[in-house]
Amino acid sequence: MGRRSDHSPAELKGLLLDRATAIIAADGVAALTARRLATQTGYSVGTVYNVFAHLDDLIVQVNARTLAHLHHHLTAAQPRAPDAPPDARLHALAAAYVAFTTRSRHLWNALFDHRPTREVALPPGYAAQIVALFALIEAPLTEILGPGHEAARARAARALWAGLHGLCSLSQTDKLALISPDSLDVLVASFLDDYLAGLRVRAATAPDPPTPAPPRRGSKSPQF
Amino acid sequence: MGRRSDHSPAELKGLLLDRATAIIAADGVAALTARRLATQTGYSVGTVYNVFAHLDDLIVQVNARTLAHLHHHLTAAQPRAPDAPPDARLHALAAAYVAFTTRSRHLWNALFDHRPTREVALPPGYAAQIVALFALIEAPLTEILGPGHEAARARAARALWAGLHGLCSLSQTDKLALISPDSLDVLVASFLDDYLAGLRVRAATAPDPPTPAPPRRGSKSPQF
DNA sequence: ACCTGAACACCGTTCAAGT
DNA sequence: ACCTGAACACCGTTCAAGT
Repeated sequence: MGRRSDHSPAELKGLLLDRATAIIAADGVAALTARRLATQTGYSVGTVYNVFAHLDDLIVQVNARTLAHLHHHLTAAQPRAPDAPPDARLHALAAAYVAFTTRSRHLWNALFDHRPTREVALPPGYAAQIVALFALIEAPLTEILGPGHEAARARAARALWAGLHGLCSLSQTDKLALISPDSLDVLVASFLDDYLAGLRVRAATAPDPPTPAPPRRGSKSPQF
Repeated sequence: MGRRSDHSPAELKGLLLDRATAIIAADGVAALTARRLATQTGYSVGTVYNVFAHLDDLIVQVNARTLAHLHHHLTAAQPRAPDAPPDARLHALAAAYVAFTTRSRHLWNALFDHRPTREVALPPGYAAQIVALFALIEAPLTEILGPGHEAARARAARALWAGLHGLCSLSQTDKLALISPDSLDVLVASFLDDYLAGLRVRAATAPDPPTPAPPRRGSKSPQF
């Protein structure tokens, strides 16, 4: 029956993304169906495919939003004192991450459940959002390891990220044989303490080249 | 047309499990379909449901086999010298685990992809198999931490397991932004070294009750 | 230009009917 | 006793047809 309502293209896309997010948050990514989404938004199946190439495309865009929420959540949980010790900041980040995985369980799972079968074009900024999450961890790590040590810092950030992910993900499906459910926080905190202690020992005993040769050409930061 | 072939019930179940394993190994768990499995085994859809309650039941039983294979693979990779240092044994375990996740990628993913929606009865021994995998990690940890320290050892085993899982799982979907694909081994080895160094430091500085009071009643081991 | 909904090729699961 | 396959209620995706 032609134009069903007065949604602009941008509004329609936002409406569909909002509704899709709500469905995933409520019932998990498996419950997100083109027909269900259409019904709940008052449009038809075809319209979903006018806006998104396929369901994977839709899910990836929901995930991009989730990453933004996660980043915001983690940033907000940082200690307000800018000179808080790095260990405290990392503990705050880890605790906030654990809280996010339990509070937004299904949305968080959607980030990792979906294996890219066909080539799903990641929305612009998706990779940058992941880098931004790593940056939250790397800042305190720089204080712990000192300047330089790029390689060690990069490895540590990945190990911490992966350890957190593994602990949260395995505990969700009881694969850690945890005694009490709330001991996840304890486990995460202890993992963090143990790992950081090891980092300090290893940084002291096997130092990387502490300050690499200063960049020769140009004066711009080579970060990007 | 009645009995289609001369398979005993046990043979039929084995045949279906073998075929299902092959399908998952080749194309991932999403490719495992009741109709496809029926076609490839020469039976009808209904027969699949005579043997398994539902697809989740089938998948869980494939997973139980995968756990057994994983355990065998890890055991075989242990250094032959029984007095090999614990760090070397843990490194061998970790390297074997990484190799398993890449060589049996799809089967390994099936272990974690499936969230238990309804209550899927785990096959007998499933939990025991997970405990057996933990035991492989805990033995060397006991040497590192010394006797006692049950709580610390349990936490360390879970942290190591989760860290390994997280590193392998995130690297599969490029979520670690790894530079070169084979640097996963390097990352895992360095994670292990850092974490173990921290464990030693923390065990020395904040000792648990080193030897808990010996069990009072009975003489049986209280392990189970 | 935008939206619809029938159509196609699939699913998981059930169960009356066959041998 | 074992096996079949039609049937039901769903899927993702496409696209001619409508307004």
